[in-house]
Amino acid sequence: MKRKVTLKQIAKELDVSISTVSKSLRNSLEIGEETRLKVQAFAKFYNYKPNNIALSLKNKKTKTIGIIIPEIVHHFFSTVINGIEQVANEFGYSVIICLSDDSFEKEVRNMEMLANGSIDGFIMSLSKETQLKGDFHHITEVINQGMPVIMFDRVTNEILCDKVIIDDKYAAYEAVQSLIDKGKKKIALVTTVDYVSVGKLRTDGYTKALLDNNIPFDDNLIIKIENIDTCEIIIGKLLEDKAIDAVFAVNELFAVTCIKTANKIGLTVPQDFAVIAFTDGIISKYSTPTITTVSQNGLKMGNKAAKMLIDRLELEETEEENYTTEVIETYLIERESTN
Amino acid sequence: MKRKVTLKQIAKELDVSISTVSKSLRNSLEIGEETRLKVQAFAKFYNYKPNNIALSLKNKKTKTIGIIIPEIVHHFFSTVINGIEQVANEFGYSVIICLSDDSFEKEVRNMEMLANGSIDGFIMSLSKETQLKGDFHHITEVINQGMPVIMFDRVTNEILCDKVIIDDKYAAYEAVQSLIDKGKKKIALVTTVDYVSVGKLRTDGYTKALLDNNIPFDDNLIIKIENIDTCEIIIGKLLEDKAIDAVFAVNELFAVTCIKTANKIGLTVPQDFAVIAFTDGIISKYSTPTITTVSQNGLKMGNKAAKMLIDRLELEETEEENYTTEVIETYLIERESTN
DNA sequence: CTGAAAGCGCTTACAG
DNA sequence: CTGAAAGCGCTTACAG
Repeated sequence: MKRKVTLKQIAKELDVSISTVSKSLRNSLEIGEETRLKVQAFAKFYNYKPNNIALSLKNKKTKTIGIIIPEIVHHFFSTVINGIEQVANEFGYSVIICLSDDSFEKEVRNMEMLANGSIDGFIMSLSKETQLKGDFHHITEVINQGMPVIMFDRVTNEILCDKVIIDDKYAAYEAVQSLIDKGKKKIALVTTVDYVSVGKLRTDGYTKALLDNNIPFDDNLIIKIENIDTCEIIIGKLLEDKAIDAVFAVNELFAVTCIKTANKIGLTVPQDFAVIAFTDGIISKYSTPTITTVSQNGLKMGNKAAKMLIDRLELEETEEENYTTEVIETYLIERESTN
Repeated sequence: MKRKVTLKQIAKELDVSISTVSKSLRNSLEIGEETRLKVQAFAKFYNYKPNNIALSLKNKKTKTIGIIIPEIVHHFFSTVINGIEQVANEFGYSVIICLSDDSFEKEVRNMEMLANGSIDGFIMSLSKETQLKGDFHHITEVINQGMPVIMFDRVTNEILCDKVIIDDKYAAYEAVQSLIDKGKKKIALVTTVDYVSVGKLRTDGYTKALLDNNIPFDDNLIIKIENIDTCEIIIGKLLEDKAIDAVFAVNELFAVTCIKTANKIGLTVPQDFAVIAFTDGIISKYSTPTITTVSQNGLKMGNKAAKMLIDRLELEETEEENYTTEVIETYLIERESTN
């Protein structure tokens, strides 16, 4: 077992000073060619690699990005991570990931842990509980310490920072409009509870589309799912009683549950009613029928968020406070469920 | 913007030495109560938190686990990460994740990057390319430097280290046996190319099950998919020509593709043939019909891998070289596709 | 051309 | 009871 070699050991071995070794390896012209080459050869032989931790301490930057998301077993979030990792990798950054499990306390704890020098900046999406409580002190604190934070998807207006989002309201509007264009009038909405920011916005888009088309708004056609495991009954009731034309679901899990519940009570999609969903994930592509969705380009969101963070990190942190919100475009992916 | 406060600043502010501050905050009895309390109050007020990087350098451990996996947008791998994160979190460790994108070169680069002091140990699953090349020098090197490595799922016999796997061969055997028990005789196998270790093992299990039941082995019933995007044609041909009783697929993507291809040519699952798959992911649960799968308990694998690593890290690294391979049990989850 | 010194933020054995 | 010193592994301004 040959442990990692340090500058000190090389210096001792070669009987020169640590400074000389360090400079030689950084190819400083300060050092005479002979010494330089000798040191380099030796270092190469022993596979010397500078210690990241020492460099971080010295340079006061870690070249590491901290990511805090609600969950990772989730197509959208893992896609975003993939996007972040791509550009992080390109710029020589690592990513360190913490999960909040949609818990406020875990989100706070993880942020504090990472904020103590482990990373240079955050990319995060709020936990449900944080959105419910509306308590963002942990984020403010980190920002006040001079650490940049980029928020994506589940963001809040109460924090001033860079953000990457889609236009949830507009995308929902367009999705519902596309249903109306196909002649659907009795359109149900299957959404989350209101405190989830994106759920709320998508609901707003739905409402506005109905309004603009003079379709009466009917509260009975809206169901707000708190818990995915128990939603089948509520959805079943909706489908049975209301003789609807279409369902607009704010995520693909709700959508596929609608389709499966429909099948159980003898209804077929798209013959009996159409389904359209948010979040173009793996389920939409492989369910039967395949589901028409609003693309929510997670890869691009991740790319963009990482780019924004690295820019802020490397651009001499000049332009403080001039935060931007990047809106990633969305589009409708038409599949079988709206044919 | 109040930057993070350091021991030095507190010491200066309170006009005591850095040592005194450090000791006070660690509640050392060496320091007089008055001073101790004063320092603690001050530190609390300024929200002092020790710098992780400095601690890492000093302690020569980072309390960080490095994870290297082929991809993250993949239900199984993200589940494993979730499992790792759970126990990491419990023991105060962070996880830093690098993706190899199934590329040997990226795997090597990422390992080298993390091995330079950033982490205390690795948990990894091999990239396809690494398995194809059979080049594991980067892993040997890391282990030789005294850094523990835990491999999971896609492992190799050529490296001696702790491993967490399932019994791929046996699980495949059982799955195929269950088909045979249902009277199926003409069972097709949809698998990966051979160099993917788990694909190979599952193929072996399939072969053995046939053999043990005196079912003639027919090479024409086996297709090895190289590329998921172009597999539909090959699968279509298999289904059309061979009049098979059942398909055993080594992952759920292959399984769902079989089902969808079957539908296109007028066949129905499970009426015309049964389908059983490896990897109990999200697709199996939501496809129509739902798919019978071999559970591959990613969460448990992640938990176990993290536990093994942390044990090795914290147990004074006594028992060198005495590596274990943990086999996580699997079971069949019966769903509609084999009814 | 080479090296001693200071410093990044911390801990701890040792002096006083 | 308190503090100066050494050290983790590195870099760099400064002396010689």
